[in-house]
Amino acid sequence: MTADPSPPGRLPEPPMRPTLTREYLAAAALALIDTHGVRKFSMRKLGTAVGFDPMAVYRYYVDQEDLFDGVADALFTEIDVDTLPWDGPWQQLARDYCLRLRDTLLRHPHAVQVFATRPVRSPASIDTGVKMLTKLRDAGIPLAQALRLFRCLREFTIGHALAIAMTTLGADQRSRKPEPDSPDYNLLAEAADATTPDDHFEAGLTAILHGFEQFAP
Amino acid sequence: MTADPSPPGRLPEPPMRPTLTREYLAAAALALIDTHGVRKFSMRKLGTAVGFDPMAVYRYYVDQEDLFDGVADALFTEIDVDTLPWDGPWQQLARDYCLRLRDTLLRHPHAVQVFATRPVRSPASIDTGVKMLTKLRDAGIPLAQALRLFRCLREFTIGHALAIAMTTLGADQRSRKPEPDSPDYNLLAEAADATTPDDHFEAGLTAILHGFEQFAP
DNA sequence: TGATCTTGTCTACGATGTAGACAGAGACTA
DNA sequence: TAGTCTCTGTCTACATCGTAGACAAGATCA
Repeated sequence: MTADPSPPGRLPEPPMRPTLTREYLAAAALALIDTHGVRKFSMRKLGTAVGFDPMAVYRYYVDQEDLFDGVADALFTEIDVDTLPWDGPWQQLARDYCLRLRDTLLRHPHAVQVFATRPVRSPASIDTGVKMLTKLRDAGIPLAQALRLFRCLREFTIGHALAIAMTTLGADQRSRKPEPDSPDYNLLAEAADATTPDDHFEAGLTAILHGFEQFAP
Repeated sequence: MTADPSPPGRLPEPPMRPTLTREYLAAAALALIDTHGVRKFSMRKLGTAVGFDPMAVYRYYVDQEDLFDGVADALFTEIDVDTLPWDGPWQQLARDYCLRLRDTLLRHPHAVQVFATRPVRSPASIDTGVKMLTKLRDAGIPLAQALRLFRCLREFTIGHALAIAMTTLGADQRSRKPEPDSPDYNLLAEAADATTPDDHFEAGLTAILHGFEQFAP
């Protein structure tokens, strides 16, 4: 095996490597977190994973905190809020928003906590908030109530996604659900057998939406 | 300044130092997290903070993960579920449980994420779950619906506490709310002025409880 | 008494977050 | 065109971290 031959006078295809950008790094960080978990993630591994110097990341993010903000942004972008049914009834819009948010987060169980543990501050998510509030206000809901509804939905959805993600990730680790004939079989286990881990989400959503319907005559 | 003199024949009061226990270490860890944040916490600092060898903690907890489970347990204990109104109507019980949980978590803003990012597995919290389900079932709610309600409430409450904690902690850092006469003053800011950061919690709770009332005839 | 267990100490290793100096390439300016 | 500046990636360095493992002194038990 000799060095790969190339026509004389023409340089061989240089190995393509992407220019680093904040977005690319955030996406790569998300991928890394997806496969190995946040706990195993490190700034150096990210730099190495994208084929650069371990320290290269610091040219684009001042901090790990800063980078994680970027990861949260990437997750928010993945929700693709633009394709939500903005022209339909507000109930449908709000419900779909929550379902999308949940599905997106659950596609990245290891990253849910990164998203959940920082305040909303990206322009994209603020824009979405404004759009949603506008929609709700135009439907006749007083502005203050609209914000309350929005907050309830977001907190419930994120809390739900976090709980599901943590449960599925920690499942193989410790405590197993007791079998029906075991002495430890309690009400909780019995109830768990009569539900799925997430079929309460729809019920909760409906309840919250219904609770605020009194404000939209 | 000479060595401290003490009556001959009697040993000087030895500096009292507590025997280490899992509970004591968990409480100390919680205190450290409260004052400096999870990010700054370390196993070694905990050992040092309680006046022992930096490595001493590993005699009681195999892992940082394990220790954080302990911290979550300590938080759950602080809820003091035994003094909840177990004999009153289920709505009152469920509501009070959520309020207690929220208040407890918000007393430890830095630790909320430790609690929120692990599945429920402590015997104490399972017992509480069983007690709560029993209560709901005895009130006539079908078991499966009772579990759904319980999950909705827990996820909403934890999601809420997490959101509030993250917002108050990140508040002084970056983005400030735009002033009413600034060009950036948008619907969101206007709505935020008409609410408090947490007055939607009661509304959400009520909505969820009301949504499940159909099952308790 | 001697053996074993418990509990705290100490050392050691590889990894981590981050600061700061450095270097090459391209863009801009005189 | 020569010189300078800026942008981006590289490299070294440092304090700290999580954790493994050997060790030792006291408590417990035979």
